[in-house]
Amino acid sequence: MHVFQSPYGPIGYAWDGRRCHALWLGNRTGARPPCANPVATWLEAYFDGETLPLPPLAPAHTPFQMRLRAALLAVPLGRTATYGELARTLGSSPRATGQALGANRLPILIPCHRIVAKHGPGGFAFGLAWKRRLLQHEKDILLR
DNA sequence: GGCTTCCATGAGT
DNA sequence: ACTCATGGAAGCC
Repeated sequence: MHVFQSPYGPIGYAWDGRRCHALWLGNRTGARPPCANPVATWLEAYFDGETLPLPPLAPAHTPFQMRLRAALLAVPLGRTATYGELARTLGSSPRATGQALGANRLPILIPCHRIVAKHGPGGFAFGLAWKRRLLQHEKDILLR
């Protein structure tokens, strides 16, 4: 487990030397100091407003999660989609999609924060404050 | 228009 | 069986 100090607070992640298995927002015990690895490199670029190819990630657990990942990665930086839209492209239902998003172990890397409810912000596993900051950050990037 | 209910829905546990 | 990070319709003011 490692920690990356983002402008919005610490971000922890599990990097085993080959792949990233999980990433979480906020503090968590047992984390080691930062070290150089593809995840840290990617995060640093992201918060600088740059986009790099994704680091190697642990595979999704279910076929649906794999399709969900692909659909999420198709949403461009700074843009949002609704649960309903995403559900339609997946042939699923909005509610099931929301639950699957909450099970995403790799937030930011897999941009689940770009999915919002039709009339509101929707939810976010690590708190809406993070979601708002991430979306604002991406909006700022587009303006530069 | 802005509420408030109700319920179909599908993935995960 | 039960839980949802929803959406939509229907009813009401």
